[in-house]
Amino acid sequence: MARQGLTPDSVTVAGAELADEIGFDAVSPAELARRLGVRTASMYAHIANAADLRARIAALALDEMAEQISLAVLGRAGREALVGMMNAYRDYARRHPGRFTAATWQPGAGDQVLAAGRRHAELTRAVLLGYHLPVEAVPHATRLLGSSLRGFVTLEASGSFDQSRPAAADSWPYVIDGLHTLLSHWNDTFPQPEPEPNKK
Amino acid sequence: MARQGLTPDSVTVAGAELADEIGFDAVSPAELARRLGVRTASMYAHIANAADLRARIAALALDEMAEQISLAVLGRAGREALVGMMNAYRDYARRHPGRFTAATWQPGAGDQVLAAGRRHAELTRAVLLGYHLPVEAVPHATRLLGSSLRGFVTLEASGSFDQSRPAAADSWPYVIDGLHTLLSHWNDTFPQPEPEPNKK
DNA sequence: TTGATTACCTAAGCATATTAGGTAGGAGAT
DNA sequence: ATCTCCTACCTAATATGCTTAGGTAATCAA
Repeated sequence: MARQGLTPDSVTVAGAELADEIGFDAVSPAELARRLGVRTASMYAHIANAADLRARIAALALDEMAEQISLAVLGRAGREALVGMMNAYRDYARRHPGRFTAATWQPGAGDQVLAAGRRHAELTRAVLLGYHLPVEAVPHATRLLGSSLRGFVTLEASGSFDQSRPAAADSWPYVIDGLHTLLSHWNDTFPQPEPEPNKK
Repeated sequence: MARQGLTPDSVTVAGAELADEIGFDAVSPAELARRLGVRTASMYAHIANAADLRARIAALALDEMAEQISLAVLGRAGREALVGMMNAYRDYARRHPGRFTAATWQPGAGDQVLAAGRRHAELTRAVLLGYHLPVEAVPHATRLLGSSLRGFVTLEASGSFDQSRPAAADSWPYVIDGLHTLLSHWNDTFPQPEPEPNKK
């Protein structure tokens, strides 16, 4: 038997590809071993266990996403940066559904995942820079942006929008422009001093 | 051995409680049987298989959520209805993390889940009624609202906001008011005829 | 009490996760 | 070339989970 020459990294990449094909939840040491033409037990030379395999794929996906978003934001500012970031995020999810699921999966996030999470937060903050928000508003705007983005893309990917007309893609511009408008008029929407915008 | 008097419904309820305690992903026929003081094989008298158990819990959660949201929206309109709905959704997720995970879980949604999904869409449309949006805008607004809501609550529940200050709860009013503002000024943000608001 | 129903059980087959210890493929040194 | 070491991969074995088939006894209707 010729050796496959597997390494932790190559196994992780293969796992990511497998996730895109059969779904992240279906990825397991056994399934991946089958795919790689190797016995299940041999996987344990490269990964610690099933959870570790999944965590590695998640970290890989998070890094790839951050990379794509970086490229899309580079050299842009304001609305262009926002559009670039949002589209990069959505495109990645559409191109790599399994990896995207992995990236949005957290149960017991390790250091790798936490670091990638911070990188994403950094990118979002960079995009928001172009909207000149008051400093205290940045965390809130980051979360609002992140929530809408992740929510839409997750729902679209899971097929939740398939039941209704028009196509999900037609609603995407509304999400982008809605966010852009909100960020552009932040101070009008949320009056400055001690913002306690919600009563009841 | 005294009988437990289990039924498909009581098993589903027990499964939902278990999900809130140990996480939806950890719920299985074996684990639930342990909890109920019954042999694993005995579960198959009440459920078809593991996927069926999970689907039942998901349907239960979806129904409970719709119920809570109905109560929160009843007799209210406009901003009050929006706030009621969003808070009901978020509160349910915080009170029942396992059930919430189940409700946002879809892989191969059955009839039950699809019906519940429609009920949720109905409720959202009802809330949007108070904003007097142009008819063509309703699906888009529904998705925008749904995305932000689900995105924020999911991220909050998964602990993604725990790493940064201020507390996640402090950002919640911004999500509510941001959505409210957007819905209130829909026609300003998205000019009427043939809305093709996003270019590049 | 009898009879029927059915909630629960034991037994068994098969798949996966994981560990322990063996074997051989291939790179580098001699 | 051949020796040697490393290690990628293997076989074997245990534990556990999912699922089906076929019994047993608790409960209810008559």
